[in-house]
Amino acid sequence: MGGPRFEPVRAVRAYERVVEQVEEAIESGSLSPGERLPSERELMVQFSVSRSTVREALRVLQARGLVRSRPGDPNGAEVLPFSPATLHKSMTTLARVEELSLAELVQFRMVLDSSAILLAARLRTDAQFAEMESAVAHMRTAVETGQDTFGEADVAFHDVVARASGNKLIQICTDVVRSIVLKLISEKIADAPDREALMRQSIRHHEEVLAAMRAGDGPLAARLSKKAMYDYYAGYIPAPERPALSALLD
Amino acid sequence: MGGPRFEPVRAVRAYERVVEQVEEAIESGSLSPGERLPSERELMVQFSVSRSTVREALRVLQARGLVRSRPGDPNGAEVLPFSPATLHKSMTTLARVEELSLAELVQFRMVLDSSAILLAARLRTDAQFAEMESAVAHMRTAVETGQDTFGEADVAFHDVVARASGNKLIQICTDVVRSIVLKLISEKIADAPDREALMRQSIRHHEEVLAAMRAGDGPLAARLSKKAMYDYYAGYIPAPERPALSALLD
DNA sequence: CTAGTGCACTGGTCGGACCAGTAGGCTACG
DNA sequence: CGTAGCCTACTGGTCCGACCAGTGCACTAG
Repeated sequence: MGGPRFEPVRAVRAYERVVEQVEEAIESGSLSPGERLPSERELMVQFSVSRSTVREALRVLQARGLVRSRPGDPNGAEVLPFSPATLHKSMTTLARVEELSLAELVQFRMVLDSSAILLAARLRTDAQFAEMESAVAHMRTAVETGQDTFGEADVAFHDVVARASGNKLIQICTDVVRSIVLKLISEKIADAPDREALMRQSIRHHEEVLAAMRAGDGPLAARLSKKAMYDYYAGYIPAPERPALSALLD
Repeated sequence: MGGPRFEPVRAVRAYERVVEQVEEAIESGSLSPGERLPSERELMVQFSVSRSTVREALRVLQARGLVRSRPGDPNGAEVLPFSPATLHKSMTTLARVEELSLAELVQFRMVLDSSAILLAARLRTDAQFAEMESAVAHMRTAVETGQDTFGEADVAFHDVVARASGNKLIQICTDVVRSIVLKLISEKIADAPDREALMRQSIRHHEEVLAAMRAGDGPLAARLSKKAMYDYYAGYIPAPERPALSALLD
C-alpha cells in the first residue's frame, strides 16, 4: 500500500467516446429535445472517426432512447425528450429473464399504488379528484352497458392518482409495472367466469377509496386500495404465493 | 369502416431484425448467460447481412445489457446474466434529464424501504434478522471508533431488509434508487456539521425498527422506518418540498 | 514435460460504394 | 401570376473489403 494507485486503463472504444460526448451534450442541456444532431457524415468529420463508428454510437444512443433517426431526413438525428420507454424495456426484460413472478409484480403494484393514494389524499387538487370520480363513473357505466372500456377507465383512475401523488418516479414505475402485469394476464382476465362480479366488486372498492380520500383519511384510503388490488388479482396468483401478498395488508 | 385494416408498414431495419432474433433466443432461454454468440463473421453468414449490420445489432444488445463483447476473444460475444445496470442507467438519466428532485427520490426510497420492512417483518428468516442486528451493531461501532464505515453498514442493513422482503423488484429498485440518492448527496453528507448526531439518531431509529420487527409489529416498523429516513434526509431537502415528504408519514 | 513462439482467429476501425428515401428548389404548365 | 409536378442534393441504411491490435491454442524447441 501507499504509492500511486494506478487505474486499469480499460480500452475505451472510439464509439463509446462519441456516445459520451453526445450524451453529455444532451444531459447538460446544450442539446435540447427537438433539436437535430449533425448528419452522420458531418459527425464523422467533427469526431474524426469513420462513419461506421458514428453509426454504432448512434445505435447506442438510440437504444438508450436519447435520439431517433429517420431515413431520408435531410436533418440529422432528432434529440428526443426523455421517455420511460427504455426504463420500461429494461424492466420488461427483467420480468422475463429474471423470472419475476406475477405475485411479485402485483405486490409491487400494491406498494406503488397505495403510496400514490396516500400522497394523493393530501396533495391532490380538486380537479384531479373530479377526474378520479369521473373515471370510476366511467367504470360503472362500462359494466352497466356491457362496454369493453372497464379496463381503460380503471387505468385512467390509477393514472390520475399517480399524477396527483406529485412523484414522477412513482408515476413512471406505476405505468411500467401495470402494463407488464396487464400483458401477463390479459387473456386470463377476459376468460374469467366471474368477471362481472369482479368488476362490480372493484368498483365498490374504488368508491370506498374515494370516500376515504374525500374524508381526508389517507392511510385508510391506502389500506383499502391494497385490499382492493389483492382481491382483484388474488385469483390469478398461485395459492402458495398469496401469503406473501397478503403480508402487505395491515 | 369495415374492409381490411391495413397496418402501416413501418420500415423495419435489418439490424433490428437481428436484434429481435437474438433477444428472442436469450429471453426464451435457448441462449443462457455465460454462453457465447457466434463470431460476427459467422453471424453475418447466418443472418445473411453485412458485418456492419451485425455490429450495429450487437451494439444495441450490448446497450441493453444482454451481451458483452471483448476484443480478441476467440469466442463470440458473451451472453450476460441480467443486471440492473441498464435499469440503473435509464433511471439515472431520468434523474438528470427529467429533473427528478432529491425529494422525489427520497420519497421513493421511503416507500420502497418501508414496504420492504413491512414484508420482512413477516417473511424474514432468523438468519436474516441476525444479519440486520449485526449491521446495526456495525453502524454503532463505526461511530464509536470514528471509522468511516457507517454508510456501508447502513447500506448492508437495508440490503438485508430488501432481500428479506422476498420481492426481487423491490430489491433491485431499492438498490438503484439508493445509489442515485447517495451519489447526489455524498458530498453534503460528508460536510454536514451535525453529522455525528445524525448518525447516532439514525442508529436509535434502526434499533427501534428492529425492536418492532422482533415484536412482530410490521406496520409499526414500517412507520418508524419512514420517519427515520425522513429525519435523516430532511436536512438536505429544500424546505418547500418537505411537506410532500412528510405526507407519507401517517 | 515445460517454456516459448507463432498462427489463426477475434472484435474495432476505416474508407468507399450503392440504394431508397425525403425535402425543397426549380421548371413548366395552367 | 400561381401552382402542380419534377429534379437534385442531400439523408440514413446497407454492403463490401481491408487493416490493426489483441487473444488463445497448438505446436515446437528446449
